[in-house]
Amino acid sequence: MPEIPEVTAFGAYVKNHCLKKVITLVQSTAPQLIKNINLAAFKQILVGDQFESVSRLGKYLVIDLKKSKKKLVMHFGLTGFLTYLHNHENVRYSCVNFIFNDHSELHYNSVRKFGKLWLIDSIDEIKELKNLGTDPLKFSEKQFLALIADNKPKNIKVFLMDQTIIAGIGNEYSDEILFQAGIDPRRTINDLSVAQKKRLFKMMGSVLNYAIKLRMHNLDKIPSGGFFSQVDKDTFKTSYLQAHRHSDGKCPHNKNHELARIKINGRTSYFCPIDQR
DNA sequence: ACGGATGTTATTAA
DNA sequence: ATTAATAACATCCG
Repeated sequence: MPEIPEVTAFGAYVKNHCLKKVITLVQSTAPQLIKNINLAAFKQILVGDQFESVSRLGKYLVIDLKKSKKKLVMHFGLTGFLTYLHNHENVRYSCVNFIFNDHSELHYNSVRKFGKLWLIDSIDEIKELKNLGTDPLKFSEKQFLALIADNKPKNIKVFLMDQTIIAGIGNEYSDEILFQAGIDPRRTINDLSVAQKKRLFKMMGSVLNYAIKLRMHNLDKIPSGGFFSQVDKDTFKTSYLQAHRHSDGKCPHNKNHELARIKINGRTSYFCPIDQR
């Protein structure tokens, strides 16, 4: 699920714990996740180097390295997350482990191993990064309306999740944004009124900012066996769809409204057929 | 036991 | 030219 709020939190987590420490060892039990370089070269560049700064591009985390001036890029796929430890322990689902000179460690973990890592000189080396759309938190309403003004029958949920248009929104947050905006996920962009588009823009910002606040507040509660979803029930307001995205889920606005579950673009989508039109 | 799962891409179809 | 549908990637969970 790592979308903008989660990747933002992962970035802050790395910043809090890992900057300026010298990497002494890199281990990997799943080197196939490292995409543009072999494991030996990956290790050779990283060992002796330091994480200098951290930023986020869409769902990608970018870590600038001090000595080599290269960038360590991480994408978390479906199930990726990070764990920082002060001493060595076995970490379930660990794929790549960065060990620092104070014996602390940063693990990149993934259950289903759909994530990717790169070590590059420039983001232009990764096609998906180069083609990334605008960050939804940096949009002005005017820019958003211009993008969505397109007179195409493109599905609205597919639009929100299209990384080349808007960078960083995935299945869960697109459902949440559409729910908060009261828009049926089966609608197409040419079919929405200007008022609906404006509401969508507003909710996109407020949903993401609210989720970022929650994630940042729970940085060190990243569960060792999974990731954020395990704490979602307790952290998200019940007026959010997030806590109700399961079979038998009820609309947070009205318990008599059963949530519908359909596939859009191959992805499971939950919505309230009564409140979302 | 088998279907489904939070992401992305390539391929094929419409 | 565009959009939609499907499979593939690897693995765990209910």
